[in-house]
Amino acid sequence: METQSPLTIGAVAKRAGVPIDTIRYYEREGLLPEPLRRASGYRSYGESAVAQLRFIRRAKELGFTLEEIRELLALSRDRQRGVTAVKKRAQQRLAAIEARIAELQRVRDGLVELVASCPGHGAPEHCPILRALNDGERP
Amino acid sequence: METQSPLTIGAVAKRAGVPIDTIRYYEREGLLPEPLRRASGYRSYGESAVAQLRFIRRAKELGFTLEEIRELLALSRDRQRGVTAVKKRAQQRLAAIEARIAELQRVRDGLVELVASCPGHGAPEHCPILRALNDGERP
DNA sequence: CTTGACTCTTGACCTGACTCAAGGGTCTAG
DNA sequence: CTAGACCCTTGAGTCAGGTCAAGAGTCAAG
Repeated sequence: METQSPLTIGAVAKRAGVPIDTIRYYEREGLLPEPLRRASGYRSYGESAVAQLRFIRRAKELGFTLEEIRELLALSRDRQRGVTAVKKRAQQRLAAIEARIAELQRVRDGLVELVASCPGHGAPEHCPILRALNDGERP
Repeated sequence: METQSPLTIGAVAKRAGVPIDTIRYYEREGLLPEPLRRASGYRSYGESAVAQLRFIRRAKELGFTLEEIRELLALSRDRQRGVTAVKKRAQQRLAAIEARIAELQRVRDGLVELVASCPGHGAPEHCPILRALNDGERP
């Protein structure tokens, strides 16, 4: 473990793969702690800020909202109930994703059927896609 | 087929299961034709408006955006290329949905693995969920 | 010292699909 | 005729998650 030299916001942004404005936005939104400041007012970060931003990025990829991520970060600092609660949140997220997948599969099946039943030519009135959307009513 | 008595916007809203404000919004956005007006300025609709709103509702359930629905409605009025183009759009929508499902399944698999590997207790540093999110970095 | 890259704050703007408020006119049952 | 439900327009606000611009100050290389 070496001493970590302080980083500017630009350096953090580059390392974490996140735009500068987004970092300041996360700070405003309470997802990142307020960093130290140089005499000039420049933000001064350590490596942990980069780690935290990567945490946020990964959690976003897993479909967590910023609100949920804020909570995960808080939980990860709670030595008592942290792990239990984090696991529970992950399970909830998993259930939500599985529900979303099931919903999309229903939609997909509906579309597959429609596409299969449409010859792709002829009058609009005979197009099963348009008929299904209109459900027996002609505009 | 009986004569259709004119409907107020409220009656149309009730029949189509859509809020009044949304109907006016769709009109502004070009998804619904401008209706006739009574002398008082009240909008006066026929049954076709209800049908068109149901069309929009179904298409939205299939994941089409309002922009895409606007196009579908235009295509459904085109007797030449209408059906072919509509089928093509439906196929594109299908492909997009399948891509989204695949993406969500990747995410799901990632979460399943994390949840399975977490004992649900112990120190945050040993929680595989937090560790995976942090990816080897401690905040 | 200068130049150009970087950073600061405040506050406005963006997307998509609505949703609501204010201030007014209209319609209909009793 | 009146009360209450309905309708009109315009314009603003909502949500999430940023993104950008203006105007000013700072830092590092040459």
